Amino acid sequence: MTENQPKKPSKSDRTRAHILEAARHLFGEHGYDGASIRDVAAHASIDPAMVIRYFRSKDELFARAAVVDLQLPALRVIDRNAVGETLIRRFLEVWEGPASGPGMAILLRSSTSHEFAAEKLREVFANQVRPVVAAIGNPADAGRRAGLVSSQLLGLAMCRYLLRLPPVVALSHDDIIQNIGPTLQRYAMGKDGP
Amino acid sequence: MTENQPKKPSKSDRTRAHILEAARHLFGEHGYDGASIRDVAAHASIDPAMVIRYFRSKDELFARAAVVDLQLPALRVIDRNAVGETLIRRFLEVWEGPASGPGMAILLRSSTSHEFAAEKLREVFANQVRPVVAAIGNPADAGRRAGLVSSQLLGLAMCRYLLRLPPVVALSHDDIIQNIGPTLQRYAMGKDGP
DNA sequence: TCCATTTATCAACAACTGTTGACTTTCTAA
DNA sequence: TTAGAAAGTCAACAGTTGTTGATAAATGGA
Repeated sequence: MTENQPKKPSKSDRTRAHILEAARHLFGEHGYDGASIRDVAAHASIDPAMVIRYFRSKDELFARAAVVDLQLPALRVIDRNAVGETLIRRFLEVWEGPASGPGMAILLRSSTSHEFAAEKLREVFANQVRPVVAAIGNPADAGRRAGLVSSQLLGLAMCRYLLRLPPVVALSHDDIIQNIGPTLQRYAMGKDGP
Repeated sequence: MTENQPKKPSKSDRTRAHILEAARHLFGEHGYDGASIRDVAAHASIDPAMVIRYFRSKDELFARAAVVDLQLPALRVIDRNAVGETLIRRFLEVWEGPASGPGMAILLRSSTSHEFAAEKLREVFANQVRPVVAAIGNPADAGRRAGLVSSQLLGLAMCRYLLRLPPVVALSHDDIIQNIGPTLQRYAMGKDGP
């Protein structure tokens, strides 16, 4: 009953979008605690009260801002030898591509001190990463393999985008693909030895 | 002039230690923003004013609490084929052993939203991880190799100890050593192919 | 014992936080 | 044009934060 709105380019929707955009930017840059409602309002050139009026609370605003869709490709159909390369290429698109927003940065940056963000990030793992990895190899192993894959990818994201560790920032895309790719390949396929 | 105090088991030193212990525990569990001075004082069964009296400010308290000494072994002397295993074993000691405190947890948890903690963590990388990796392989490569090693280790720490991703928490020490070890070996030695 | 230094407590400050209600402006439809 | 809803502004609330100064209790050597 609240879902069908075929035509509505209304004025308010634009400011609502402005607020959400400012919130995503600031949450992604400074985390949940570091970005106040007043900061968001200032970035959206609007009164702080409007932020609450459009989104009921800061928690709800964060919940709307912390939406992530990794759009991982189905690994079943591609070459089994290119699993690692496929994953790391998609990773770079998610974090550096123009299409994907700062969703992952929002979650990762806030997850260390905000339990809701941590739970959301665990859900991304369970609903988006795990199934993709489970599609290859034996399903009983899926959690372990997906966990290993995530440990490498989240670590790379931490070092390169949040912590900004100079040597990791300096890595070229090719460097990353050639070094991290084989690791992901081994983790995702579940092989122990070299 | 302020360094030589041969005998001083004074009463105040004990409460100072209590405060620091409480601070390390709470900073490691909730991060810089999530742990207030009043929380620290309550955990140390003392008045909040005492926390400021002993350490001049919250920032200084955090600086005292966020001290990390990884005590990594010199990789030059050990078997070059066991570099990865040596690193991951030391990692497990640092994070789960009884001797090492929550130092790394403090830094990692706060680094996402507290610039000082991020800088401290980068210093740990530059002063403790990088030199150890530089001791093997050619030095020109050291930053890149140490960066790759750190990306895997920090990612594992994130998933297992901060985010507490269930499949990563469930990994046994042997599982971790057998899977992460070879990755670190490859990163640290600077080999591309399998 | 007594006095001086250390150790600890208390109340309060200013700044910031999320959130709210009353009010004013702007837009839209009859 | 005008009534009414929508959109936005303002000031203030209650709570928490780091920090400080005055004051009380405890300690320890003479």
